[in-house]
Amino acid sequence: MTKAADGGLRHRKKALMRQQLQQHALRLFLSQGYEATTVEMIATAAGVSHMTFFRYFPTKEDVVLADEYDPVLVARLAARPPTEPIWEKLRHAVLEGLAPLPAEAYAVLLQRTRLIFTVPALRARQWDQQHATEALILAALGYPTGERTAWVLVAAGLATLTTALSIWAEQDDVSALPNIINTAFDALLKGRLPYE
Amino acid sequence: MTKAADGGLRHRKKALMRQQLQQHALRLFLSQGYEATTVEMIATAAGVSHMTFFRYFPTKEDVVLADEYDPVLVARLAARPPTEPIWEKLRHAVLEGLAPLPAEAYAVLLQRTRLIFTVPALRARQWDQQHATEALILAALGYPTGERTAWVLVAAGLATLTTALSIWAEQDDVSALPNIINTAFDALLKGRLPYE
DNA sequence: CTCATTTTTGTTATTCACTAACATTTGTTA
DNA sequence: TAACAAATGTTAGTGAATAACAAAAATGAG
Repeated sequence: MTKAADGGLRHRKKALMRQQLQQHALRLFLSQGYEATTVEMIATAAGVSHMTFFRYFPTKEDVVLADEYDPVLVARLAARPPTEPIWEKLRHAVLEGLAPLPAEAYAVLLQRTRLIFTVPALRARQWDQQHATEALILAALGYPTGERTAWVLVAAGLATLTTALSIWAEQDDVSALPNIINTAFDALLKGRLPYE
Repeated sequence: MTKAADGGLRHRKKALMRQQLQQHALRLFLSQGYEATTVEMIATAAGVSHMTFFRYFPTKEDVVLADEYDPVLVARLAARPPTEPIWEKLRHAVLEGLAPLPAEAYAVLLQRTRLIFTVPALRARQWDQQHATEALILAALGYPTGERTAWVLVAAGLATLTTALSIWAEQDDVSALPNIINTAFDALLKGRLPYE
């Protein structure tokens, strides 16, 4: 039987290669621009052929967009008190997921976020990914897919979150993200501009 | 002086060609699928070369996504009573823009909407376009770009609208759109799931 | 350790979206 | 009808993505 546990050499090499590709890609994108960097260049920088690149990432975009935050968010959401309103669940789940990150991670995340919001191809794919998470979140909250009211609320909540990210990307305080998120959700809850 | 008014033969031919390209594209996409249809095929069907296609539409996606609804929406938004809350302005501006459309237009719009939500490349670009309209809407409402509270509210409102479109695309009543939009905005205004 | 098996990688060729340069046709104006 | 401007065709090229097959590396068994 062929069953190399997680510690197998193969597994380690794969994880390493994936990381290498991502790091070289990000470095090249930031220094020369996204379009000016070909997949060939990234692969060569990582010491492999372009085919290997595409075996790790289905598209050039995915090398930037691949992230591991969704499962964390889902777990946190499910752990929130059931009576809490959706938007509060979302707000706090995100903040809780962000809190344990080391300061350095924020800097990288900000760089990545700026890149994504700057490059049209990345931006478009990012929106699409985000809407794909809607289904995940609805499931995590225990709503059947198709529950329209909950769907609308989750979509609005996610839009708020993205707007917060967008605002974060446009200013220079790396540590401002939690505050921005809170302000954004406060605005959503008031929701009555111009009056009141 | 070269000044062929709107009625010039050139203008008419250009408008016609644009329409031809869009119609053939939509027809081919619906019958054979989006990816299975090449730009070459569309161009040939319209009796031109692929270069001409790209002179009318910058990308293959744009031949589906190009629409003329944004200016209408902006005009309606600006005409709403200033004291009305943002989400109500948005809801009614959209409904007013939709009302004068002939029944046939709805059928076409539904087809197009389904295509967009089905094809990943179109979906992604659509989200991106939508977020681009945020700026337009903010301007139409008289908020300076960067007004964060209004930004959040507009983003949430647009997300609601898109969710309504998504729901519309997944059912079979062509005439249900206004009702779905109303229900979606009602949900947004309640915004307090699970309790209250 | 060695050999057969499985997984991963490289090579090569191909498709398709999209761009650039230049020649050609077609509408417009005098 | 001649001169000009705008739209189109032709051709060649780049780069992302896929497919098919050959080569190399890791794994497990004996």
